[in-house]
Amino acid sequence: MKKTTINDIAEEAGVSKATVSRVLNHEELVDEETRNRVLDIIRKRRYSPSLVARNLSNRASNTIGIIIPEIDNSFYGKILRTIVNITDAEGLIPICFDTGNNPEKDMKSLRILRDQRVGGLIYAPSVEHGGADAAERAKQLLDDMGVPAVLIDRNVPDFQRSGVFFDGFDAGYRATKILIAAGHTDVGIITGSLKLGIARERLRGYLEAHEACGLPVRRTLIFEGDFTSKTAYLLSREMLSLPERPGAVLTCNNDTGLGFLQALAERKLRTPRDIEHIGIDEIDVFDDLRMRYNHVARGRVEMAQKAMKLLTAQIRNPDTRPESVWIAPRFVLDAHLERVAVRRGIIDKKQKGASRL
Amino acid sequence: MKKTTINDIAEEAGVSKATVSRVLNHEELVDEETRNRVLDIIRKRRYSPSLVARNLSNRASNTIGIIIPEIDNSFYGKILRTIVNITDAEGLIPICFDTGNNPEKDMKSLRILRDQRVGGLIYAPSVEHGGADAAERAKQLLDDMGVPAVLIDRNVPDFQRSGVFFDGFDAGYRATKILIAAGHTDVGIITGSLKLGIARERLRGYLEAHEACGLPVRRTLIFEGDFTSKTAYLLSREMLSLPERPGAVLTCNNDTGLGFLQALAERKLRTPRDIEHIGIDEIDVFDDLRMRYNHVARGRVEMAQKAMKLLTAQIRNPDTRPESVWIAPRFVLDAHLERVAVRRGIIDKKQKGASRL
DNA sequence: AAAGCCGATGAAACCGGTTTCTGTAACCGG
DNA sequence: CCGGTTACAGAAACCGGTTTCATCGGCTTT
Repeated sequence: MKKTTINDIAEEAGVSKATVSRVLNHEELVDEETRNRVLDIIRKRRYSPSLVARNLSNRASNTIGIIIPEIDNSFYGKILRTIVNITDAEGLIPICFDTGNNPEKDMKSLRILRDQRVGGLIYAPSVEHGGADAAERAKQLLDDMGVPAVLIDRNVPDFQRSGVFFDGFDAGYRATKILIAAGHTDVGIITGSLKLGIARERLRGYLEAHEACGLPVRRTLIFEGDFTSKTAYLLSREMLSLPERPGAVLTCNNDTGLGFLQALAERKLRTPRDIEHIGIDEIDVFDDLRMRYNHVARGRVEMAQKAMKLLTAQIRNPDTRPESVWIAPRFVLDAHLERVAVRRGIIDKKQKGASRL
Repeated sequence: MKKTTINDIAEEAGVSKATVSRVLNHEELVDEETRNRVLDIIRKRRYSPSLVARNLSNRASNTIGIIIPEIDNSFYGKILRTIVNITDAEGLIPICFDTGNNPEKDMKSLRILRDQRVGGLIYAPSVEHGGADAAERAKQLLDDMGVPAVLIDRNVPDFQRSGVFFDGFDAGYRATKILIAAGHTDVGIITGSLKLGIARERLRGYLEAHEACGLPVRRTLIFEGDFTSKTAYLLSREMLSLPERPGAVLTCNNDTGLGFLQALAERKLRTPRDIEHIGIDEIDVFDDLRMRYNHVARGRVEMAQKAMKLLTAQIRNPDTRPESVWIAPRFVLDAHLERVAVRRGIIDKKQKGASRL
């Protein structure tokens, strides 16, 4: 059961394959009668040309690669879905990989995409985990590929590539300021692994907010986690059983927030009654459940759209200069915190709002 | 900045491209000295052959297509991630599409995968929505492709393809029986769109459980939704304000469960105190939060693994006969319901257990 | 009527690989 | 010294397309 090829069509129509090709690509160049004869046969045989052969011949590529750490994390899931929908509309074909935050899989995925000769790449690197060496190898591969690439969510400064990032510093800074403005002098934080730039940024925001408010930082309230709910849960337990437990807590991503909430429930504590809390990242279920969840939305859809915009621009014009974009945090807060934040000028009305992105 | 090709290597090494190809694929056929010379140049130039050209030449395909309805739904997200990880290990390259439950996108995706000449396909059809006509066109395309395809999660009987499905009838049947066994004569149900086979199956289980228990079905307690949380929420509100509201409710997928819980919270009702509830599908956050959620797990990872197993078997041996597999429901219940269910022999110890799949 | 042009088509080269077929030189046994 | 292997490598065909270039018949143009 071999696939029909352009030769089969040409033969049956009694023309050369050049003519069939022309019917397919430049129909105006072929006589109407011939064209119809060929088209009839194409329809009859249900012929459809191979994109693989076509791409080879055109030295073009209609595929793009997507490398993300965890497809089933709602943050990346949303990003992936958005990207896939856009590629579709752009006539691009998405090939996607999941690294599980393992830098070796970064390499492996990049190699495959290089061999597959994708025309572009959207990439949320986990190579930072592996240290400078892994990052260097990834950069090397990226350069070898010689195709446009747009980083998303996670920055690797040396890469000198376009990127779309969340402004984690600003998020950490203002979230902390809001908590302080709400009267807390003891704000705890559960971060991700500080090997990751995005985790460091958010922590830096937290630290500088203290400084800006003239408040000393309490080192004992800083817990370095790894962005998983399990670790966050364990750290939160620890934090909540401190002799002087914090009056407010900032968690630095969705899973960390969940771990914290679990520890809270275990201790039969409630927020905001017993402890104030702001999380970074939206958590979709809470939305579905219409549950209040003070958080900083990261604009996932916006990030994905912007990334694709940068990528397609670079694909169309390879000379486009790399450009980095930072997506501003959007604060989704309960009435009390929102009032405080707006009054103190930490956020203005535009930046709040729960519209789900 | 053109990519290095096999010709460049051949030229620089002073050999023919046939020799370079042999170095790459059958190194034993080329003299050690020549081989090393070629290999050195390959390394120096960082050459890596084009899989596209290679596939064309071998009339092979190293890609597989994946079509699912909603990447960012945790059910499909998990499935996709599992599949992507397996393809990776198998040396296959995954191309994935999101249909958003729109049959037109089913068609579009299938056409692209056909043109891309994928070597296989994992497919969760949304064409049932579009009626027999859409299903017929999809089947046609699938046949045209002439490659192995494995349906997942959603069955379209006419397709005569391999498939891995959840035993929704059994889930509905036993879940309902458990609720009845717990003493409820008034079990409500919120289904998905009954245009979908999987929704009908689950409802059928509900109905037959009543019959098996000699209990009349109360038509007013059957609410046809569409598997979205929004609709489920609205229906649940309606259900909860019935003069004689049900003592127990079965919801038929994850989002439906969420919608129900939202309505419950709005009415300040709690489960199981005020109303008993079993949902079909796991909801990951509840797991993260260590929150009790009586549900029927669908074994997402198991489904994906099995699907890939069937697919790779068919790819390796195209004569493999289509085979359909039904994954058994796994009940994750609170102590009370579990005791009831086990005592009545509705589930046995093996089928319970909260191990997260 | 010769020159020039145009529209329609086929032949052939090409994309970047793999593989078959062929040729050559070295090696073997008799 | 000869016929037969064998090891190695190049030429050429092929995969399924696109595109350049050449050909040819018919139609203007002068």
